[in-house]
Amino acid sequence: MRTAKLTTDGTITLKHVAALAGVSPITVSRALNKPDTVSDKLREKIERAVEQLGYVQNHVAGALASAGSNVIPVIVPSLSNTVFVEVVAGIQEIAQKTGYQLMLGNTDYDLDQECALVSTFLGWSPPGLIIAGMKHLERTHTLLKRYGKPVVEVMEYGAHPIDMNVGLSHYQAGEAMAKHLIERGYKQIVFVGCQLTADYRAWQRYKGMDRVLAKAGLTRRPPVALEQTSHVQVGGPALIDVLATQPDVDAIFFANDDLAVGAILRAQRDGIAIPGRVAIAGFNGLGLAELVMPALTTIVSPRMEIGRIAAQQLFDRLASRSPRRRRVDVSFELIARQST
Amino acid sequence: MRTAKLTTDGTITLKHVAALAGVSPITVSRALNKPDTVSDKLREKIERAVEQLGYVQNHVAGALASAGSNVIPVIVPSLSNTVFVEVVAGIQEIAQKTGYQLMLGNTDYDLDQECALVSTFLGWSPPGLIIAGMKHLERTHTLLKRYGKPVVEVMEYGAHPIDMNVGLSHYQAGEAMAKHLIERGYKQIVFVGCQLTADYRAWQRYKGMDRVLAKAGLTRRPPVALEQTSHVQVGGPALIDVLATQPDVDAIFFANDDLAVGAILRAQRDGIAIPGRVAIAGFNGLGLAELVMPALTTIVSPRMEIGRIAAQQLFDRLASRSPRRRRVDVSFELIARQST
DNA sequence: ATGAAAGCGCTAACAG
DNA sequence: CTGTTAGCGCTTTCAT
Repeated sequence: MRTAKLTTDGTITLKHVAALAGVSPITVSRALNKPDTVSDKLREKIERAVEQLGYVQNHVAGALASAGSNVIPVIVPSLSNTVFVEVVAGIQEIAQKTGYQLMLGNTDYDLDQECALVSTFLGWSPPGLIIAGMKHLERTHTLLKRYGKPVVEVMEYGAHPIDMNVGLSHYQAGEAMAKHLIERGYKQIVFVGCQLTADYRAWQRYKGMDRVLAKAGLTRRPPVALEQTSHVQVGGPALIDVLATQPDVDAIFFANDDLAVGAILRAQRDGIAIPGRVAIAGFNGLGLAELVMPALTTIVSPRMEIGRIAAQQLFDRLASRSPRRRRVDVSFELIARQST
Repeated sequence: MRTAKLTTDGTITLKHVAALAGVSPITVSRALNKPDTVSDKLREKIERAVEQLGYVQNHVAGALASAGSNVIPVIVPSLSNTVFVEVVAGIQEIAQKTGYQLMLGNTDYDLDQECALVSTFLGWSPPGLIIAGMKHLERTHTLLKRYGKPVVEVMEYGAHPIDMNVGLSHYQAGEAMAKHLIERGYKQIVFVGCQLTADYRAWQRYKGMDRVLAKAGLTRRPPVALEQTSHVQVGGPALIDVLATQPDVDAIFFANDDLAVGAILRAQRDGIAIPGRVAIAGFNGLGLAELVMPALTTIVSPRMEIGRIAAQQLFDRLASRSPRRRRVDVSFELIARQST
């Protein structure tokens, strides 16, 4: 009732502003959207009218009439994982500065859900879209291709982006860590991660590691794939479990720093020598990694930077400046500390 | 050029689907939005047409015609702070399940920015809105009131919500921690936080603590307000600094667990006895808090739950079920561990 | 620099 | 259960 009344007669539209200012609606529209195309006198009058009526622009109508909005969908697989949040934060930073809004979608690592989200989001006539990952359903691909506007795939760096791509090679990251561990003399290396089927980037790191192990002629162990969602709490029990079931293991490459930090903290508590009894490595480069004892060897990925670059690429294209490069490998840095 | 072409003639609309299915556009609309109001036969035919043409609903047009969208704006002061992200995740969980989309805004702890965001977001005719905090500009208040649809203010629990409110009293949380510290015999207690002017909830915790200190006749110290953004990295240096400049301090109440964990990790490294030399307490109840040594005394706030409840309240109202309560105090739990 | 007319794609309201 | 008519509030032409 109340809402109905509001939308029926309470709403203040361009017309009302126009009437009060004594101009035509289109002039008000211009004054609001392209201020310099309207004379100072009228603009001031209009601004006063807007203020007086408390007019709020209806972006829905605007988007329909101009067949485009300033809302950028951002699709990520999870919000419980810091990593994606940081990417979103990076995008946000640039987007908000440039006057764009973000619409947030969460796939829960489910490609069908992802496809549904893409479809819904495209219905909002966004000027572009940012999506985590390069592995999508065929249908998602088709939707995005046909859509024909800038799309940035982030997190991974891969060969055949739909449009633009900003990320790093997780496969190479895995290789790098394996090489590092081998250099330090470890021979019985195992990969531990959570939900490895869904989190295929972690899987890629495993594969990278596995390849190096194979080439070096070292024991190739199947990855330890935990069912739970990745949490700092999970690392400790995982460490204990690996040590019990595979006592000959001398190094663990955890899928991420949360797990690795959890393991180190537990080792400390239980008096397990790191790296004496077993070496521990992580991935991400969280701030925490350098604070624990021993400090954690890890691979730093520039998450927020990925977000910033992705957004920048997108906006460059929207401003019809062509982006620097269609594909950006932000790379990574292995930081060797005391835990290995 | 390419995009222009796409939007000019490449776009597939309801009409096209209707034509192909041999029905009127409104029937297609109904088949898509209220499937049970259309006969099975037609619905199937329509679905096939949709599939065949790869039709994507235009939500902008839908929202304009029906004067309402299913996009819920969520406004938070920061994305770098886990706490808000968890609330957003909670909201997301419920929203996505219910078929709503989130539009994310970040105020950077700036009330003017907040007002601008509210104004923009209202232009998208959202059915409701969720915003962190209860401290807004007068103008923001007016906008939200006049808007007349469900609004949920989250994080704090306060006396005069615009509409609905889900959160906890940070003042009481501060009191609780002060009482705990006093009970354990600490007498020289100081509060340490980052950006205390912007993060007024942390300030409220300080005030709560200060009040209890005053009542107990203990030394009241000004809070240590650090300039940097709150990070686990900041905790260590802060600890060292406090110990150097206020050597008589015997307990530190950090504004959050990140800082407190950073301090504990540093203490461990430097051989500072916790709680022997100084006791340390935090706020939030991060998973990490129980893993460090000594385990951290902290106050657990149900962040994700706040998000879930807020979303639930909102959707209850949208379904014209009136929400259970207009104001929900989710409360908090003090967990005393070894660090105090 | 300003205005008039037309329509974006969809759905509310009513009719059948 | 299905269709017709009208219009959401704005912006895009195209004039002036």
